[in-house]
Amino acid sequence: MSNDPSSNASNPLFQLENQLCFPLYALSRMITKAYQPLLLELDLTYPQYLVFLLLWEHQELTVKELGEKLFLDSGTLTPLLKRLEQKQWISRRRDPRDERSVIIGLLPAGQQLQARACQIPEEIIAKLNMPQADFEALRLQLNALLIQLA
Amino acid sequence: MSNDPSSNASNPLFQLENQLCFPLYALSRMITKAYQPLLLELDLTYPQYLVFLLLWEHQELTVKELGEKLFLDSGTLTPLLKRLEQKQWISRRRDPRDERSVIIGLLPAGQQLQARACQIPEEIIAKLNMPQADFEALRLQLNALLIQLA
DNA sequence: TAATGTTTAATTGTGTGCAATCAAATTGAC
DNA sequence: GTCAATTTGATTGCACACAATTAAACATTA
Repeated sequence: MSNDPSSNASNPLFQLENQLCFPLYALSRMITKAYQPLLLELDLTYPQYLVFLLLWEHQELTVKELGEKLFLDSGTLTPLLKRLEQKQWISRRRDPRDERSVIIGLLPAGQQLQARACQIPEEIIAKLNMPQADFEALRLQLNALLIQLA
Repeated sequence: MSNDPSSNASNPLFQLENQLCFPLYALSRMITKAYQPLLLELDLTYPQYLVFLLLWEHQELTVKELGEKLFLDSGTLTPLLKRLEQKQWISRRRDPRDERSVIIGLLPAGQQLQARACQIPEEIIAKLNMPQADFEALRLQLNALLIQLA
């Protein structure tokens, strides 16, 4: 009854499994959820964790640089960074050489978070339980696509 | 100066490019953004579009079934579905045989949306500009991982 | 049938994402 | 130097996501 031949319901391109976007969307949320219990111990959300990965590596970055690396704009980053500033984990100050820029720096408490976070990557890999080769192959493909589309 | 040997900043597992989660997270948002201008013409968001993909195929689904297929809970779906109901695109009614369930059905305007949406899959593939073989390979890998983790 | 437990949506609260707009600072052409 | 254009963050408003709680309906079992 529901198979009206004039409808595109049976168009295979319309089925979730045949799209690239849906598994990407669903997997992204599932993996973020896999991080959640580990990050809860650090009182961090997943996007906040990404900001710290960058700050632990670079010590200081402007909002613009964070946005470029994470593909996020200031409408997302500003409130997120203000929450981290309130916890005294990061500092926010204008660049004296260009007052339009805001430099984000690590405060001691934020620096110390790293010690507690350092096991997370291994724990996630263990949790996902993927063969190392599959993990690597997928990672390379996704990174290549990311760079191509960026 | 920033290379304190006691820090894990140089731990390669801590770098964005070496993680699986980050490209997944960034790609998911980038591809959703690629849909946005196409969906704007239909006055749909990306998650709303996913709901319609399922409804066009199945005509009727409960909130629970939608949630299982999309990996979303009622806290996300209920307000989304109420917005679609307000536009008279879908109907929401209790299942008389089990009053706990809410059945989501297509209204005529929602059914007709499909005609305008049917070119979207092809347009997205064209927009992403990926070789068909790469697209297929990645799709299969992501779906396999999704099923494994679900 | 009465008590208990389970299933299902809805609600509430917090935190992203992102488009659109605004405002301040800087840069460039003249 | 001055005006216009550009850069950069901040703000606002809307729509997810999701944890946690609540409430109603159903199922089970004594």
